[in-house]
Order: sequence, then C-alpha cells, then structure tokens
Amino acid sequence: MGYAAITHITSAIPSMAAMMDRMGVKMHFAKGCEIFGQDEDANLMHCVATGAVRTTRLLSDGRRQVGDFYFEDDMIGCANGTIHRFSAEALVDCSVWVVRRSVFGLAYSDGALANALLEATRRELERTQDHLLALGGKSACERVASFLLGFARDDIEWLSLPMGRQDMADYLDLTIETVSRMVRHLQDLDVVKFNGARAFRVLRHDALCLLAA
Amino acid sequence: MGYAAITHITSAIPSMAAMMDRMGVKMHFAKGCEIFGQDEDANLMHCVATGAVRTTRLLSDGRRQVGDFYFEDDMIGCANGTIHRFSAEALVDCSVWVVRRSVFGLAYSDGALANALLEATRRELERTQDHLLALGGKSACERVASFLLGFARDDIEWLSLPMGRQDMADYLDLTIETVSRMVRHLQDLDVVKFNGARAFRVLRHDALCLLAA
DNA sequence: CGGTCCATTGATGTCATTCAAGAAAAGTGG
DNA sequence: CCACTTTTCTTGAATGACATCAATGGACCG
Repeated sequence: MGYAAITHITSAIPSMAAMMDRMGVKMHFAKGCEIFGQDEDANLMHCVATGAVRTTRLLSDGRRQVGDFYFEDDMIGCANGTIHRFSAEALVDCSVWVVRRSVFGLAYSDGALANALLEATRRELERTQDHLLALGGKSACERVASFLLGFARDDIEWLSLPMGRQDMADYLDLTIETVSRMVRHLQDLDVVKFNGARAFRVLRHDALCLLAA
Repeated sequence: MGYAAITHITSAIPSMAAMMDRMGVKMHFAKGCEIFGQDEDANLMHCVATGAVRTTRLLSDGRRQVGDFYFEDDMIGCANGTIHRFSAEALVDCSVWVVRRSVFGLAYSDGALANALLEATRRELERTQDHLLALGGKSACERVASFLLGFARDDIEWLSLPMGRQDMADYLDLTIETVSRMVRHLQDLDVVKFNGARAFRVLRHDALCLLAA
C-alpha cells in the first residue's frame, strides 16, 4: 500500500525528480534510519524517491518538534543554509536522491534550476505558514481532523499512516493522549473508521472537512 | 525614537537595499495604510526603507493572524507567488521601496540577484519555523518575554513598540487580556518597566532571557 | 508464550480563555 | 486648552480545554 502525501511540495516542478536523478545518487534508508542530523553541515540536498520521511528538532528544554512529513518527490529541508536546522529520519524504508549542494550552486547560472529551488523553498514556506495557522487557530479536534484529511485522497480506500501517535502529537503540538481521544471522538461521530492505530478510512468526507474547518 | 527590529531578514545581503533603490520606486505610506491586500495579484515586491510594517491574514472563521513584523531593510512577503497570501499595513508612517516582480524575473540570469532572493526567502522560512516553535512549546509568559526580548538591543534606552496589544496577541496567538496580564507579571518581577502601553525598558536582561527560555 | 513497546482510557489539575467591568489613553470639536 | 467621545488597555472571576498522572489494554517480536 502506498502512502498518500499531505502535499507534494515540488509536484508542480516537473523536472525536479529528473534533475535529481541526473545529478544525484539514489540511496536507501531503512525504517528508522537517520538521513541527516540536526546541526550537521548541509553539504547535501535530498529528495524523496519512495517512502516517507519526517524532520525533527530537539529543543534545549527536551521537547521534540516534528517539522514536517515528506513523501514521494518532496525536497527535504530547503530551509537549510550551511547547517541543518532539523534532522531527517526514514519513517519507513525509503529511497532518497542525494545531490551535492555545490552542484546546485554551480547551476545558479542555469535559470531553470535556480527557479526550481526558489519555488521549492517558497512552497515550503507556504506550508510552514499554513502549519503555523493550524496550530494557532485550531482546536485539538480540528487539528487531528485536518491532519487525517490531508491523507484522504479518496474515501473508498483504506489508508495507512506511516507515523505513530507520538509523531502526530509532536507535529500537531498535542499530547499522544489528546490525539488518541480525538481519534476516538471522530470515530464516535462516524466520520472515520480506524482498524488498529495506523490504518483508517474516511466514512464521511464532507463531515471531516467541516470538522477540520 | 527608532524602532528596534526583531530581526533583519536581509541584513546579511548588503546589496538588497541598494538593488531596490536602483530598480524600484520609493513610496510613502501613512500609519494604518494598506501597502498591499490579501488575495491581490503580487505584481510588486516590497522592501521597508523606514518605519514598521505588519502582515496579516483574515481567516474564514473571522480570526486574524499576524504573520510578522517588518522593519528597515526587510523584504516583505517573499512567500508570495502570483497572489499575496497576506495583506501588509503600515504600523507607523513608512517609506517602502517598490519594484516590479518582472524586474526580478528578468534578472534571474543575474546569479547574484537570484541568490539574494533565494536567501531572503530562506531566511523568512527560518523565521517562520522559529515562530512555529515559539507558539508550539512556549507558555504565555515565555512568548511575551521573548517578544519583548526581540526588541531589546540595549538595556539602557527606552524602547517604543510600534504595534498595539491586539497585534501582539494575534502574533503570539494569545488574547489581549493574557498579553496584558503577562506584561504586568514581568513588571511585578522587576524584569521590565513600562511607561504607558507601548514604551518600555529592560531592567534585567539576563532574567528576561531566562523567562523567554 | 512472555516481554516490550505503543495506544487507549479515566481522574484530576493547570493554564489560558471568556465574559464583564472599569481605567487610561487617544482622538475630536468647541 | 478643555470637555467629550471613542478606542485601547487593564483587571477580576468563572469557565473550559488540554495536559498530566496513572493504569489498563493490545499489537508485535523474539
């Protein structure tokens, strides 16, 4: 079963995957493996070929923040300057295109590539702004609802979440207990149906949209 | 009295202001005026010459989100694609450089300019990520403390906040009542001293850092 | 089959919001 | 410059949402 992406950051840049394929190396990471680490030098750029990746950040107070989840064709960590501000880990077995940043640097004279990178960064910024908005204005129920909605491409198929409750909680800025309670609540409303903790399907798409508001 | 910037997004790009000055037009906006509107076409790019600007977003549920505050030399709204996702208003009387986006577009062959724009966007993304982090992990007191800390360049001078309590609240995702209470609390701790609602000075910088966690 | 990890559920507590009122500041017109 | 209005800010008390603490339940894996 494939994983439905929340959004495809670089989906409108048709050549990004092709560019990565031409310039970079495809590497494999087993589930749970670190793709790059927080505070490491950002010499490399990454693009998900298959699988699912999360970026996380450890804070001085011990808290953990999940930056985002990345799926097929998503560039990981456009925000990185000279060092990585997040670490990236494979949620499931992954293939990832890896290319030296210097290759991109050299290609700045190539307008198409510079444009593609700028566009990817701009989209990640938009995504982060929307995330900010969600944490700011939404209740726990609305956050969980819109999170699930992001996976609901069609209402018919069963979908599998590649991440656990702790990742969801750290992404939505909730506790795992609250996430669990909201999942139960949505099931009691007959809006979604879970089979175990990770597999679910949407029963009433319109109602879920309403609750995600 | 000048306004201390929270950060200067483009400060490490020495030529941005010069570029704007060369290519663009300097316009004046009186306090409260709209510089550009939400959902308008983003034909123009803006850079603050003098004054202070806020970006805001009106949500379907009636809530208002303050995206960020911009000061001297800051580019406004790098995230904008073809339409503005936020509106921008002058908090005080402002001069703003305005340049056609197409001028930047034509200049994509110029590596320096493309780089500068990418760098500006990257920095805005970093700032948004930090904002997200602050809203996620921090208590009301910590949020207000770190907000004030962002203005505290030196502990000696009195500083003037260009925005009101509602703007602070919408930026920090709190209510004006909570902001007010936290400001009082910080004063009771002899960490800051307010004179009216907008003028303040830092009494104990180290203590403020600690409270901002 | 037993152990470990992860998810669920319940009881209680805390912090920020909400509602309501009053005080201070800023704008307005004589 | 002063009275008046309007807006913004402050303060208090009660409510509510989510967190925390604690225990149970279930899935996966050797």
